[in-house]
Amino acid sequence: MSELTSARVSASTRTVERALGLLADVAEHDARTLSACARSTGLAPSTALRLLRTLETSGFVTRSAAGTYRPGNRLVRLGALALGRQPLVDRARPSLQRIVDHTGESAYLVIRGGLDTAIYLDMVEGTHSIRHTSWVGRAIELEDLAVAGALRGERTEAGYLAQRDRLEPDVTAIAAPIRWAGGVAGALNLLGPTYRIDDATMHDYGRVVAREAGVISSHLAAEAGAPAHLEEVR
Amino acid sequence: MSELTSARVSASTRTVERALGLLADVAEHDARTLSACARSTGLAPSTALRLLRTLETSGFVTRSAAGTYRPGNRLVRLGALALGRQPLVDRARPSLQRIVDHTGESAYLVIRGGLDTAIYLDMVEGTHSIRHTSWVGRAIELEDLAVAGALRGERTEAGYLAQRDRLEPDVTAIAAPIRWAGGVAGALNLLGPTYRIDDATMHDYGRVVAREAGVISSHLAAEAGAPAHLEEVR
DNA sequence: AATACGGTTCTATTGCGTGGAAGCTGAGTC
DNA sequence: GACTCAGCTTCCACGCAATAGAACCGTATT
Repeated sequence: MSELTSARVSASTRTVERALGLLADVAEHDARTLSACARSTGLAPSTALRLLRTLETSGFVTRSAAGTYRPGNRLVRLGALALGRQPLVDRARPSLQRIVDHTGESAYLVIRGGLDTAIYLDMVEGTHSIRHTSWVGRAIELEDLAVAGALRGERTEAGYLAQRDRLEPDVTAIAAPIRWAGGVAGALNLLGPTYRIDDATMHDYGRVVAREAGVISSHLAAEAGAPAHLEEVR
Repeated sequence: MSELTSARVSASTRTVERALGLLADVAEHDARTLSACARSTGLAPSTALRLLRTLETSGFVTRSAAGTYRPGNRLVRLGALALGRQPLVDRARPSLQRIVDHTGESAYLVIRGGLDTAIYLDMVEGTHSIRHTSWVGRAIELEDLAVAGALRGERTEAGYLAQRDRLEPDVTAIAAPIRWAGGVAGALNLLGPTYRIDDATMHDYGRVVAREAGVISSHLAAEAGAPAHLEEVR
């Protein structure tokens, strides 16, 4: 029965899955070449070409004169639409900005992705010349990162979670959960070079991050309706 | 032979096109129901269901407990990625903010979409209680709108284009082109209710919009590299 | 010149996408 | 409760169209 179900479970069209895989591949690696797409998705070049052409005529990818593929206007548009439907982005922007104003480090808005992933949804870039570069759109495995704890709603009594050199060496992360109706809507996450953040400043920054996460939380609480991406909870 | 060529011309997989159509449909109308998707895309319900399931297992759409479809995490993620690759978004944000600070009206960043469409990429929302509501992600036909002229690089000697009650009644639009290397990278667009914008304020706002477009233009000129979505021009 | 590699076109094969039919559920109506 | 209707779902036989390999071309690389 196991194989029967596993065969049955598919309920999914191979062609479309492959095309979506290609779309993701192009979106993740800018200026991708056909053969690179074919290799990384495990498709025959001719198949990849045909599917990419389909994506191209549909406007989801563009092909430059050099022959490389990049995200197309249609994807950008749908992305803007989907992001516009994420109410957290608007709510969090001022807080991200205030964190940057206070700390000079890059500040991110993070939400849950699948089961064990987090998505970096938005950022305000830090002002130091050495700073964390953009991770917007990146998805990471949660594992036991600071931001993972925050997304699970954990907090120290200080209101934030911090971790040094965990995800990447020399990067210190400070995270705090954005709460909503008993659940967690997302998290704020500050990322900066470890050498610039000693224990005292870490605590200082942590309090700022925690405070801003609290600000957003109370905004959410004051509003009717649920953040779209939490709807399924009800 | 006519049917032979028309069959040949496709060079495009029907299945994928249909799936992408469904994806766009879901992204455009939030909380879409299966039958609505099937109807608006002209698919048999069973076909639409199977394709939507594929999109669902791939994470491009989510299905709520109520059975309605909405943009999934994967789409949000790819959207954030694609938008992050649009250098204009970062560059334009401060200008949009300054326009809103000065005018109180909603300000948009617009880029060319396909041949005759424009995409509302980003916005900063106005502060008046009656204001233009979000169009982020929306695509419009260019026709002879103010923003269309701006995207073609047209300018009056005052540096901006304005139009009353054209796209929608009671909406006044003020637009100015963001120039780059002899081409047009995009446009800034202010939208507000006509009753609040008489000729004098229109001119005042127009100067602000034109100035900010100029600021972005000179930033672009000062940088190496091209905005990604203009690459094909070279 | 020789080689290798990426891109493209073409085509026979058959895998699989398709849509109609038929159950199923739940909501609305009398 | 009985009836109806609409939306959702499953199933399946049919036949279209997606597939991958072979062959060809243009372009770097040595």
